[in-house]
Amino acid sequence: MEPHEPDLTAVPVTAVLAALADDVRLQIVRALAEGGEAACGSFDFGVSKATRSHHLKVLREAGLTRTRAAGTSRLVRLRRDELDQRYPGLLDAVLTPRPPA
Amino acid sequence: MEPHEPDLTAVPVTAVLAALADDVRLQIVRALAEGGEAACGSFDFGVSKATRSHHLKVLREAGLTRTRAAGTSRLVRLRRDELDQRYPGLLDAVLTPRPPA
DNA sequence: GGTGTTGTTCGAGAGTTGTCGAACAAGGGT
DNA sequence: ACCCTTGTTCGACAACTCTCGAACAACACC
Repeated sequence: MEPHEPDLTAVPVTAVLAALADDVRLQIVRALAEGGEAACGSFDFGVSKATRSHHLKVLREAGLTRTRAAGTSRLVRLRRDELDQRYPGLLDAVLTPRPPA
Repeated sequence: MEPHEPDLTAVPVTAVLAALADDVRLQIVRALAEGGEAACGSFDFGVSKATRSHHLKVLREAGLTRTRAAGTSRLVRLRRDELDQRYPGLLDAVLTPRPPA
């Protein structure tokens, strides 16, 4: 079961947007944008590990993250450079905290 | 049944992203970004008028568009300025045509 | 008033998605 | 070898979404 990390040119923009259009996944992406590489287990946002694994898979298959094994853990990181190159401004616009008013 | 066009501060970013994460809706938004105000009926992207009406409702309720009546038609326009202010770079990133490679 | 155009709303159906617990797989430690 | 930790995968279930045709509403025009 290889990671299946697609080339960004092969991912439709709607798939990228759909991947970001979920609260849990957006929190994961925010954490990755701030903290760099992180283990899957470090994202405890009130969902089970099965659900977390599901969300990380969605992010990976939408081209947003890369995953590599490290012992019993898996380290996930954001494909920031590639994304900024293909969708300049998107991550910034989405990750910047919004003033509530 | 008033239009229900929310204040942008009341719409979670995930709702905006979800609204954009559909092919038909993205085509509508692209058309609006290029052509300015347009009647609902001008968006013929191979879906029935019921489906079109549904998508326009999703866009409106996500804060992406405003609608006003004009005779028997309804004119739709993109809330470009507001969106650019709250999510700078988002629309540009999403609407710019992507090189396939 | 009647007719036609333009949209919306109402089910309904098929498909997708988010969530979970349980079972499984792969490593590390003792 | 054994166990514990870390993740993935497998159903399953509820909720949502996209789609449609049909019925309805609003307006213009003859």
